[in-house]
Amino acid sequence: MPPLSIVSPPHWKAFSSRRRDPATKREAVLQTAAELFLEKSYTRTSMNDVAERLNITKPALYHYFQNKEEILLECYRWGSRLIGEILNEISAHCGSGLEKVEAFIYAYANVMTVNFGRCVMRLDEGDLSPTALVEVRGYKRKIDRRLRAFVQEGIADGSIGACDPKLAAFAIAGALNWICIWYEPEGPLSPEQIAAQFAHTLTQGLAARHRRGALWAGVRNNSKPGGLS
Amino acid sequence: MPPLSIVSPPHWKAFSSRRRDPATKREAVLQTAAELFLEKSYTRTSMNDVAERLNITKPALYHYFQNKEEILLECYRWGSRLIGEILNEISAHCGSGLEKVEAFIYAYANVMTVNFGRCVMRLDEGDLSPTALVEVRGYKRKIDRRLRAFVQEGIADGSIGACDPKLAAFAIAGALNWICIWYEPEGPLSPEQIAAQFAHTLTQGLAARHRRGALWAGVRNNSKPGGLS
DNA sequence: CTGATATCTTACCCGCAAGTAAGTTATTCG
DNA sequence: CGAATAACTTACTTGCGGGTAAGATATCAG
Repeated sequence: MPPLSIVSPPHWKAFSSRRRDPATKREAVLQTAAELFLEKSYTRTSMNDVAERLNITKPALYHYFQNKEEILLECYRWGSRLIGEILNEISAHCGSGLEKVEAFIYAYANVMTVNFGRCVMRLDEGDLSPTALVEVRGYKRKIDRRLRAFVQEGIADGSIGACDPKLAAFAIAGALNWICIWYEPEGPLSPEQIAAQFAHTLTQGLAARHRRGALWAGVRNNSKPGGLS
Repeated sequence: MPPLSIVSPPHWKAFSSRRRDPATKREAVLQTAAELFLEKSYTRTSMNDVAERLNITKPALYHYFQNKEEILLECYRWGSRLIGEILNEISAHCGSGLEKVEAFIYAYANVMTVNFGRCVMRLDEGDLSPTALVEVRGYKRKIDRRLRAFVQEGIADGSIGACDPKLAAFAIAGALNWICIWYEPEGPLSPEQIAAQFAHTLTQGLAARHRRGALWAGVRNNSKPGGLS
Protein backbone atom coordinates (compact mmCIF):
# COMPACT_ATOMS: atom_id res chain seq x y z
CA MET A 1 0.00 0.00 0.00
CA PRO A 2 1.76 3.14 -1.17
CA PRO A 3 0.91 6.34 0.68
CA LEU A 4 -2.03 8.10 -0.93
CA SER A 5 -0.05 11.18 -1.78
CA ILE A 6 2.03 9.41 -4.37
CA VAL A 7 -1.03 8.61 -6.45
CA SER A 8 -2.81 11.89 -5.70
CA PRO A 9 -3.89 14.31 -8.44
CA PRO A 10 -1.72 17.23 -9.54
CA HIS A 11 -1.28 19.43 -6.51
CA TRP A 12 -2.15 22.68 -8.23
CA LYS A 13 -5.75 21.55 -8.57
CA ALA A 14 -6.06 21.61 -4.82
CA PHE A 15 -6.43 25.38 -4.91
CA SER A 16 -8.78 25.66 -7.88
CA SER A 17 -11.68 26.00 -5.49
CA ARG A 18 -11.83 27.85 -2.21
CA ARG A 19 -13.48 24.94 -0.46
CA ARG A 20 -12.27 24.53 3.10
CA ASP A 21 -9.96 21.57 3.12
CA PRO A 22 -6.77 22.55 4.92
CA ALA A 23 -5.31 19.05 5.07
CA THR A 24 -5.08 18.38 1.34
CA LYS A 25 -4.11 21.96 0.61
CA ARG A 26 -1.33 21.83 3.08
CA GLU A 27 -0.07 18.68 1.47
CA ALA A 28 -0.32 20.25 -1.97
CA VAL A 29 1.92 23.05 -0.79
CA LEU A 30 4.35 20.53 0.59
CA GLN A 31 4.48 18.54 -2.61
CA THR A 32 5.08 21.51 -4.88
CA ALA A 33 7.60 22.96 -2.51
CA ALA A 34 9.49 19.66 -2.45
CA GLU A 35 9.49 19.58 -6.24
CA LEU A 36 10.89 23.07 -6.45
CA PHE A 37 13.44 22.50 -3.73
CA LEU A 38 14.72 19.56 -5.71
CA GLU A 39 14.70 21.43 -9.00
CA LYS A 40 16.27 24.66 -7.82
CA SER A 41 17.37 24.18 -4.22
CA TYR A 42 15.70 25.61 -1.17
CA THR A 43 17.49 28.95 -1.26
CA ARG A 44 16.77 29.63 -4.89
CA THR A 45 13.13 28.75 -4.45
CA SER A 46 11.18 31.79 -3.35
CA MET A 47 7.85 31.64 -1.62
CA ASN A 48 6.53 33.36 -4.72
CA ASP A 49 7.72 30.47 -6.85
CA VAL A 50 5.79 28.02 -4.74
CA ALA A 51 2.70 30.17 -4.76
CA GLU A 52 2.88 30.75 -8.49
CA ARG A 53 2.97 27.05 -9.29
CA LEU A 54 -0.15 26.61 -7.18
CA ASN A 55 -1.89 29.58 -8.80
CA ILE A 56 -2.17 31.51 -5.59
CA THR A 57 -0.25 34.38 -4.03
CA LYS A 58 2.53 34.29 -1.53
CA PRO A 59 0.68 35.33 1.62
CA ALA A 60 -1.81 32.51 1.12
CA LEU A 61 0.96 30.05 1.90
CA TYR A 62 1.25 31.47 5.38
CA HIS A 63 -2.17 30.04 6.20
CA TYR A 64 -0.69 26.58 5.99
CA PHE A 65 2.85 27.06 7.23
CA GLN A 66 4.26 29.54 9.68
CA ASN A 67 7.32 30.24 7.58
CA LYS A 68 9.49 28.90 4.82
CA GLU A 69 11.59 26.77 7.09
CA GLU A 70 8.60 24.89 8.44
CA ILE A 71 7.95 23.68 4.91
CA LEU A 72 11.51 22.52 4.59
CA LEU A 73 11.44 20.77 7.92
CA GLU A 74 8.23 19.00 7.03
CA CYS A 75 9.89 17.67 3.88
CA TYR A 76 12.66 16.21 5.98
CA ARG A 77 10.15 14.64 8.36
CA TRP A 78 8.11 13.07 5.60
CA GLY A 79 11.14 11.63 3.90
CA SER A 80 12.64 10.34 7.10
CA ARG A 81 9.41 8.54 7.84
CA LEU A 82 9.57 6.84 4.45
CA ILE A 83 13.08 5.62 5.07
CA GLY A 84 12.27 4.55 8.59
CA GLU A 85 9.45 2.35 7.34
CA ILE A 86 11.81 0.67 4.91
CA LEU A 87 14.19 -0.11 7.69
CA ASN A 88 11.40 -1.54 9.81
CA GLU A 89 10.30 -3.93 7.10
CA ILE A 90 13.82 -5.12 6.55
CA SER A 91 14.50 -5.63 10.22
CA ALA A 92 11.37 -7.75 10.41
CA HIS A 93 11.60 -9.86 7.27
CA CYS A 94 15.20 -10.51 6.39
CA GLY A 95 17.75 -13.09 7.41
CA SER A 96 21.51 -12.65 7.57
CA GLY A 97 23.22 -9.32 7.97
CA LEU A 98 24.35 -9.33 4.37
CA GLU A 99 20.82 -10.01 3.21
CA LYS A 100 19.57 -7.10 5.25
CA VAL A 101 22.17 -4.79 3.81
CA GLU A 102 21.37 -5.93 0.31
CA ALA A 103 17.65 -5.47 0.85
CA PHE A 104 18.36 -2.05 2.27
CA ILE A 105 20.41 -1.02 -0.72
CA TYR A 106 17.68 -2.15 -3.05
CA ALA A 107 14.86 -0.40 -1.22
CA TYR A 108 16.81 2.73 -0.42
CA ALA A 109 17.96 3.18 -4.00
CA ASN A 110 14.31 3.26 -4.93
CA VAL A 111 13.39 5.85 -2.33
CA MET A 112 16.15 8.09 -3.62
CA THR A 113 14.19 8.43 -6.82
CA VAL A 114 11.08 9.72 -5.04
CA ASN A 115 10.34 13.29 -3.98
CA PHE A 116 10.43 13.22 -0.22
CA GLY A 117 13.07 10.57 -0.05
CA ARG A 118 15.38 12.68 -2.15
CA CYS A 119 14.74 15.70 0.02
CA VAL A 120 16.28 14.09 3.07
CA MET A 121 19.66 13.67 1.50
CA ARG A 122 19.77 16.26 -1.26
CA LEU A 123 18.65 19.38 0.54
CA ASP A 124 21.20 21.43 2.39
CA GLU A 125 21.20 21.05 6.16
CA GLY A 126 22.79 24.47 6.38
CA ASP A 127 19.46 26.06 5.52
CA LEU A 128 18.00 24.84 8.80
CA SER A 129 17.87 26.78 12.03
CA PRO A 130 19.88 25.35 14.92
CA THR A 131 16.93 23.62 16.57
CA ALA A 132 15.62 22.18 13.33
CA LEU A 133 19.11 21.04 12.50
CA VAL A 134 19.28 19.05 15.71
CA GLU A 135 16.04 17.32 14.82
CA VAL A 136 17.09 16.44 11.29
CA ARG A 137 20.52 15.29 12.35
CA GLY A 138 18.72 12.98 14.73
CA TYR A 139 16.79 11.37 11.90
CA LYS A 140 19.88 10.93 9.82
CA ARG A 141 21.91 9.51 12.63
CA LYS A 142 19.19 7.01 13.36
CA ILE A 143 19.24 5.85 9.75
CA ASP A 144 23.00 5.57 9.80
CA ARG A 145 23.01 3.64 13.03
CA ARG A 146 20.49 1.13 11.81
CA LEU A 147 22.41 0.51 8.62
CA ARG A 148 25.58 0.18 10.60
CA ALA A 149 23.85 -2.34 12.85
CA PHE A 150 23.00 -4.46 9.80
CA VAL A 151 26.66 -4.49 8.86
CA GLN A 152 27.75 -5.44 12.35
CA GLU A 153 25.16 -8.20 12.35
CA GLY A 154 26.64 -9.44 9.10
CA ILE A 155 30.13 -9.45 10.47
CA ALA A 156 28.93 -11.34 13.52
CA ASP A 157 27.06 -14.00 11.55
CA GLY A 158 29.91 -14.36 9.06
CA SER A 159 28.06 -13.14 5.98
CA ILE A 160 30.13 -9.96 5.78
CA GLY A 161 33.91 -9.83 5.83
CA ALA A 162 35.88 -8.05 8.49
CA CYS A 163 35.77 -4.27 8.13
CA ASP A 164 34.99 -1.06 9.98
CA PRO A 165 31.17 -0.94 10.01
CA LYS A 166 31.19 2.83 10.21
CA LEU A 167 33.18 3.21 7.03
CA ALA A 168 31.26 0.47 5.30
CA ALA A 169 28.00 2.21 6.10
CA PHE A 170 29.41 5.48 4.80
CA ALA A 171 30.47 3.87 1.55
CA ILE A 172 27.04 2.36 1.01
CA ALA A 173 25.18 5.48 2.07
CA GLY A 174 27.38 7.59 -0.15
CA ALA A 175 26.80 5.55 -3.27
CA LEU A 176 23.07 5.58 -2.56
CA ASN A 177 22.70 9.18 -1.53
CA TRP A 178 24.55 10.31 -4.58
CA ILE A 179 21.78 8.82 -6.66
CA CYS A 180 19.56 11.70 -5.74
CA ILE A 181 22.12 14.05 -7.23
CA TRP A 182 22.34 12.52 -10.67
CA TYR A 183 19.06 10.68 -11.03
CA GLU A 184 16.64 12.09 -13.57
CA PRO A 185 13.08 10.74 -13.60
CA GLU A 186 12.96 10.96 -17.40
CA GLY A 187 16.41 9.47 -17.88
CA PRO A 188 17.32 6.12 -19.41
CA LEU A 189 17.89 4.29 -16.13
CA SER A 190 14.92 2.92 -14.22
CA PRO A 191 14.99 2.95 -10.43
CA GLU A 192 14.87 -0.84 -10.46
CA GLN A 193 17.91 -1.13 -12.73
CA ILE A 194 19.87 1.17 -10.49
CA ALA A 195 18.76 -0.58 -7.35
CA ALA A 196 19.57 -4.01 -8.71
CA GLN A 197 23.10 -3.31 -9.86
CA PHE A 198 23.93 -1.25 -6.79
CA ALA A 199 22.79 -4.06 -4.55
CA HIS A 200 25.02 -6.44 -6.44
CA THR A 201 28.08 -4.24 -6.89
CA LEU A 202 28.23 -3.02 -3.33
CA THR A 203 27.86 -6.43 -1.77
CA GLN A 204 29.90 -8.47 -4.21
CA GLY A 205 32.42 -5.87 -5.34
CA LEU A 206 33.69 -5.04 -8.76
CA ALA A 207 36.41 -7.66 -8.94
CA ALA A 208 35.70 -10.62 -11.14
CA ARG A 209 35.00 -13.76 -9.15
CA HIS A 210 37.62 -16.24 -10.08
CA ARG A 211 36.91 -19.92 -10.45
CA ARG A 212 40.02 -20.55 -8.43
CA GLY A 213 39.46 -22.95 -5.54
CA ALA A 214 38.60 -21.45 -2.22
CA LEU A 215 41.31 -21.85 0.35
CA TRP A 216 38.98 -21.19 3.21
CA ALA A 217 35.91 -22.87 1.83
CA GLY A 218 33.75 -24.28 4.55
CA VAL A 219 36.03 -23.24 7.33
CA ARG A 220 34.56 -19.94 8.03
CA ASN A 221 31.04 -19.61 6.74
CA ASN A 222 28.40 -21.04 4.49
CA SER A 223 26.41 -18.02 3.54
CA LYS A 224 24.80 -17.98 0.15
CA PRO A 225 25.33 -14.87 -1.89
CA GLY A 226 22.41 -13.78 -4.02
CA GLY A 227 19.60 -13.62 -1.50
CA LEU A 228 17.50 -11.28 -3.59
CA SER A 229 17.84 -9.28 -6.71
CA MET B 1 56.05 18.35 -5.13
CA PRO B 2 52.73 19.39 -3.67
CA PRO B 3 51.31 22.68 -4.98
CA LEU B 4 52.76 25.59 -3.09
CA SER B 5 49.43 26.89 -1.94
CA ILE B 6 48.73 23.97 0.31
CA VAL B 7 51.81 24.55 2.39
CA SER B 8 51.65 28.32 2.13
CA PRO B 9 51.38 30.59 5.17
CA PRO B 10 47.99 31.60 6.54
CA HIS B 11 46.28 33.47 3.74
CA TRP B 12 45.26 36.47 5.83
CA LYS B 13 48.92 37.47 6.16
CA ALA B 14 49.01 38.11 2.45
CA PHE B 15 47.21 41.40 3.00
CA SER B 16 49.13 42.57 6.05
CA SER B 17 51.28 44.75 3.83
CA ARG B 18 50.22 46.80 0.87
CA ARG B 19 53.10 45.57 -1.21
CA ARG B 20 52.19 44.99 -4.82
CA ASP B 21 51.93 41.26 -5.28
CA PRO B 22 48.69 40.49 -7.07
CA ALA B 23 49.42 36.83 -7.70
CA THR B 24 49.74 35.67 -4.11
CA LYS B 25 46.97 37.99 -2.98
CA ARG B 26 44.64 36.60 -5.55
CA GLU B 27 45.44 33.12 -4.38
CA ALA B 28 44.91 34.11 -0.77
CA VAL B 29 41.44 35.30 -1.67
CA LEU B 30 40.77 32.05 -3.45
CA GLN B 31 41.91 29.94 -0.52
CA THR B 32 39.85 31.76 2.08
CA ALA B 33 36.84 31.82 -0.18
CA ALA B 34 37.13 28.07 -0.70
CA GLU B 35 37.33 27.53 3.04
CA LEU B 36 34.24 29.58 3.64
CA PHE B 37 32.33 28.03 0.77
CA LEU B 38 32.97 24.64 2.32
CA GLU B 39 32.09 25.78 5.82
CA LYS B 40 28.93 27.70 5.01
CA SER B 41 28.13 27.15 1.34
CA TYR B 42 28.60 29.63 -1.45
CA THR B 43 25.26 31.34 -1.02
CA ARG B 44 25.61 31.88 2.70
CA THR B 45 29.11 33.26 2.28
CA SER B 46 29.00 36.97 1.63
CA MET B 47 31.80 38.91 0.03
CA ASN B 48 32.05 40.67 3.36
CA ASP B 49 32.75 37.38 5.08
CA VAL B 50 35.62 36.71 2.74
CA ALA B 51 36.99 40.21 3.13
CA GLU B 52 36.67 40.11 6.90
CA ARG B 53 38.69 36.94 7.22
CA LEU B 54 41.43 38.58 5.19
CA ASN B 55 41.29 41.79 7.22
CA ILE B 56 40.32 43.91 4.28
CA THR B 57 37.07 45.39 3.02
CA LYS B 58 34.70 44.07 0.44
CA PRO B 59 35.53 46.37 -2.48
CA ALA B 60 39.17 45.37 -2.24
CA LEU B 61 38.19 41.92 -3.43
CA TYR B 62 37.03 43.34 -6.69
CA HIS B 63 40.61 44.19 -7.54
CA TYR B 64 41.33 40.50 -7.84
CA PHE B 65 38.10 39.06 -9.14
CA GLN B 66 35.43 40.59 -11.32
CA ASN B 67 32.60 39.19 -9.26
CA LYS B 68 31.67 36.53 -6.77
CA GLU B 69 31.01 33.89 -9.35
CA GLU B 70 34.48 34.19 -10.82
CA ILE B 71 35.85 33.12 -7.45
CA LEU B 72 33.57 30.14 -7.41
CA LEU B 73 34.46 29.16 -10.93
CA GLU B 74 38.15 29.40 -10.14
CA CYS B 75 37.65 26.98 -7.24
CA TYR B 76 36.09 24.50 -9.62
CA ARG B 77 38.93 24.91 -12.09
CA TRP B 78 41.61 24.44 -9.47
CA GLY B 79 39.97 21.32 -8.04
CA SER B 80 39.33 19.82 -11.44
CA ARG B 81 42.97 20.25 -12.30
CA LEU B 82 43.94 18.34 -9.14
CA ILE B 83 41.68 15.45 -10.04
CA GLY B 84 42.80 15.47 -13.63
CA GLU B 85 46.42 15.08 -12.56
CA ILE B 86 45.52 12.08 -10.45
CA LEU B 87 43.86 10.46 -13.40
CA ASN B 88 46.89 11.11 -15.56
CA GLU B 89 49.24 9.44 -13.12
CA ILE B 90 47.02 6.42 -12.84
CA SER B 91 46.61 6.06 -16.57
CA ALA B 92 50.37 6.13 -16.91
CA HIS B 93 51.50 3.91 -14.06
CA CYS B 94 48.91 1.25 -13.38
CA GLY B 95 48.23 -2.17 -14.81
CA SER B 96 44.88 -3.91 -15.05
CA GLY B 97 41.56 -2.09 -15.11
CA LEU B 98 40.78 -3.18 -11.59
CA GLU B 99 44.12 -1.90 -10.37
CA LYS B 100 43.44 1.43 -11.99
CA VAL B 101 40.05 1.66 -10.39
CA GLU B 102 41.48 0.78 -7.02
CA ALA B 103 44.28 3.30 -7.36
CA PHE B 104 41.72 5.87 -8.39
CA ILE B 105 39.57 5.19 -5.36
CA TYR B 106 42.54 5.51 -3.09
CA ALA B 107 43.82 8.74 -4.58
CA TYR B 108 40.43 10.32 -5.08
CA ALA B 109 39.35 9.61 -1.51
CA ASN B 110 42.37 11.60 -0.44
CA VAL B 111 41.57 14.56 -2.68
CA MET B 112 38.09 14.70 -1.24
CA THR B 113 39.62 15.70 2.06
CA VAL B 114 41.41 18.70 0.57
CA ASN B 115 40.02 22.17 -0.01
CA PHE B 116 39.84 22.51 -3.74
CA GLY B 117 39.12 18.87 -4.32
CA ARG B 118 36.10 19.08 -2.07
CA CYS B 119 34.89 22.18 -3.85
CA VAL B 120 34.39 20.36 -7.11
CA MET B 121 31.87 17.94 -5.73
CA ARG B 122 30.46 19.65 -2.69
CA LEU B 123 29.57 23.05 -4.03
CA ASP B 124 26.24 23.54 -5.69
CA GLU B 125 26.30 23.69 -9.48
CA GLY B 126 23.06 25.62 -9.32
CA ASP B 127 24.96 28.67 -8.16
CA LEU B 128 26.72 28.90 -11.51
CA SER B 129 25.60 30.97 -14.45
CA PRO B 130 24.61 29.03 -17.57
CA THR B 131 27.93 29.47 -19.33
CA ALA B 132 29.99 28.62 -16.26
CA LEU B 133 27.77 25.63 -15.69
CA VAL B 134 28.61 24.30 -19.12
CA GLU B 135 32.29 24.59 -18.36
CA VAL B 136 32.07 22.84 -15.00
CA ARG B 137 29.82 20.12 -16.32
CA GLY B 138 32.50 19.52 -18.90
CA TYR B 139 35.14 18.94 -16.23
CA LYS B 140 32.90 16.58 -14.33
CA ARG B 141 31.88 14.65 -17.36
CA LYS B 142 35.50 14.19 -18.30
CA ILE B 143 36.28 12.76 -14.88
CA ASP B 144 33.31 10.43 -15.09
CA ARG B 145 34.27 9.24 -18.54
CA ARG B 146 37.80 8.46 -17.54
CA LEU B 147 36.69 6.47 -14.52
CA ARG B 148 34.19 4.67 -16.66
CA ALA B 149 36.95 3.85 -19.12
CA PHE B 150 38.95 2.20 -16.34
CA VAL B 151 35.99 0.02 -15.54
CA GLN B 152 35.50 -0.93 -19.16
CA GLU B 153 39.17 -1.73 -19.40
CA GLY B 154 38.80 -3.99 -16.38
CA ILE B 155 35.86 -5.81 -17.89
CA ALA B 156 37.81 -6.29 -21.09
CA ASP B 157 40.92 -7.65 -19.37
CA GLY B 158 38.88 -9.85 -17.06
CA SER B 159 39.83 -8.21 -13.80
CA ILE B 160 36.33 -6.79 -13.31
CA GLY B 161 33.14 -8.81 -13.49
CA ALA B 162 30.40 -8.11 -16.02
CA CYS B 163 28.37 -5.01 -15.16
CA ASP B 164 27.13 -1.72 -16.54
CA PRO B 165 30.24 0.54 -16.42
CA LYS B 166 28.09 3.63 -16.15
CA LEU B 167 26.34 2.44 -13.02
CA ALA B 168 29.53 1.05 -11.56
CA ALA B 169 31.22 4.41 -12.02
CA PHE B 170 28.27 6.14 -10.40
CA ALA B 171 28.43 3.85 -7.41
CA ILE B 172 32.13 4.47 -6.92
CA ALA B 173 31.87 8.18 -7.53
CA GLY B 174 28.94 8.42 -5.14
CA ALA B 175 30.69 6.69 -2.29
CA LEU B 176 33.74 8.89 -2.85
CA ASN B 177 31.99 12.17 -3.40
CA TRP B 178 29.94 11.67 -0.30
CA ILE B 179 33.15 11.77 1.68
CA CYS B 180 33.34 15.49 1.20
CA ILE B 181 29.96 15.80 2.86
CA TRP B 182 30.74 14.00 6.09
CA TYR B 183 34.51 14.29 6.34
CA GLU B 184 35.82 16.51 9.12
CA PRO B 185 39.52 17.38 9.11
CA GLU B 186 39.63 17.18 12.92
CA GLY B 187 37.63 13.95 13.08
CA PRO B 188 38.85 10.51 14.16
CA LEU B 189 39.25 9.09 10.66
CA SER B 190 42.40 9.86 8.71
CA PRO B 191 42.19 10.31 4.95
CA GLU B 192 44.40 7.26 4.51
CA GLN B 193 42.15 5.04 6.61
CA ILE B 194 39.16 6.10 4.62
CA ALA B 195 40.94 5.68 1.32
CA ALA B 196 42.25 2.24 2.21
CA GLN B 197 38.98 0.71 3.30
CA PHE B 198 37.02 2.30 0.49
CA ALA B 199 39.46 0.92 -2.04
CA HIS B 200 39.00 -2.52 -0.55
CA THR B 201 35.27 -2.49 0.06
CA LEU B 202 34.32 -1.13 -3.32
CA THR B 203 36.47 -3.51 -5.30
CA GLN B 204 36.01 -6.64 -3.22
CA GLY B 205 32.52 -6.06 -1.87
CA LEU B 206 31.13 -6.49 1.59
CA ALA B 207 30.35 -10.16 1.34
CA ALA B 208 32.77 -12.47 3.11
CA ARG B 209 34.93 -14.11 0.50
CA HIS B 210 36.87 -17.23 0.26
CA ARG B 211 40.47 -16.12 -0.12
CA ARG B 212 41.83 -16.20 -3.59
CA GLY B 213 45.29 -15.69 -5.00
CA ALA B 214 47.06 -12.42 -4.42
CA LEU B 215 45.16 -10.35 -6.94
CA TRP B 216 45.42 -7.11 -5.06
CA ALA B 217 48.50 -7.77 -3.01
CA GLY B 218 50.75 -5.19 -4.64
CA VAL B 219 48.27 -2.56 -5.58
CA ARG B 220 48.42 -0.37 -2.57
CA ASN B 221 52.14 0.05 -2.95
CA ASN B 222 52.25 1.58 -6.36
CA SER B 223 49.28 3.86 -6.02
CA LYS B 224 50.66 7.18 -5.02
CA PRO B 225 49.09 8.86 -2.05
CA GLY B 226 51.79 11.49 -2.07
CA GLY B 227 51.41 14.89 -3.66
CA LEU B 228 47.95 15.48 -2.31
CA SER B 229 47.93 16.01 1.38
C1' DC C 1 -30.58 34.26 4.39
C1' DT C 2 -27.13 36.01 7.29
C1' DG C 3 -23.56 36.68 10.23
C1' DA C 4 -19.16 34.51 11.52
C1' DT C 5 -15.12 32.74 9.96
C1' DA C 6 -11.84 30.76 6.91
C1' DT C 7 -9.54 31.90 2.72
C1' DC C 8 -7.07 34.63 -0.19
C1' DT C 9 -5.29 39.32 -2.30
C1' DT C 10 -3.16 43.92 -2.75
C1' DA C 11 0.18 46.75 -1.01
C1' DC C 12 3.67 47.32 1.82
C1' DC C 13 8.08 47.01 5.11
C1' DC C 14 12.64 45.60 6.06
C1' DG C 15 17.11 43.66 5.94
C1' DC C 16 20.70 41.77 3.52
C1' DA C 17 24.16 41.17 0.13
C1' DA C 18 26.21 42.17 -4.56
C1' DG C 19 28.22 45.55 -6.77
C1' DT C 20 29.84 50.65 -7.69
C1' DA C 21 31.49 55.61 -7.35
C1' DA C 22 34.65 58.46 -5.76
C1' DG C 23 38.05 59.69 -2.88
C1' DT C 24 42.41 58.43 0.22
C1' DT C 25 46.79 56.27 1.20
C1' DA C 26 50.68 53.79 0.19
C1' DT C 27 54.16 51.97 -3.18
C1' DT C 28 57.24 52.10 -6.83
C1' DC C 29 59.99 53.67 -10.53
C1' DG C 30 62.20 57.24 -13.14
C1' DC D 1 62.44 63.24 -4.34
C1' DG D 2 58.02 63.25 -6.53
C1' DA D 3 54.71 62.25 -9.93
C1' DA D 4 52.07 58.15 -11.53
C1' DT D 5 49.42 54.53 -10.29
C1' DA D 6 48.25 50.52 -7.72
C1' DA D 7 45.86 49.29 -3.49
C1' DC D 8 42.41 50.05 -0.52
C1' DT D 9 38.35 52.51 2.16
C1' DT D 10 34.00 54.98 3.10
C1' DA D 11 29.59 55.57 1.64
C1' DC D 12 26.29 54.55 -1.36
C1' DT D 13 22.75 52.25 -4.81
C1' DT D 14 19.94 48.48 -6.13
C1' DG D 15 17.24 44.47 -6.23
C1' DC D 16 15.37 40.60 -4.24
C1' DG D 17 13.01 37.78 -1.00
C1' DG D 18 10.86 36.74 3.58
C1' DG D 19 7.33 38.23 6.12
C1' DT D 20 3.14 41.26 7.60
C1' DA D 21 -1.05 44.57 7.79
C1' DA D 22 -5.30 45.21 6.45
C1' DG D 23 -8.86 44.61 3.58
C1' DA D 24 -11.86 41.81 0.12
C1' DT D 25 -14.43 37.56 -0.97
C1' DA D 26 -16.05 33.13 -0.71
C1' DT D 27 -17.84 29.20 2.33
C1' DC D 28 -20.47 27.24 5.83
C1' DA D 29 -23.38 26.61 10.05
C1' DG D 30 -27.58 27.66 11.99
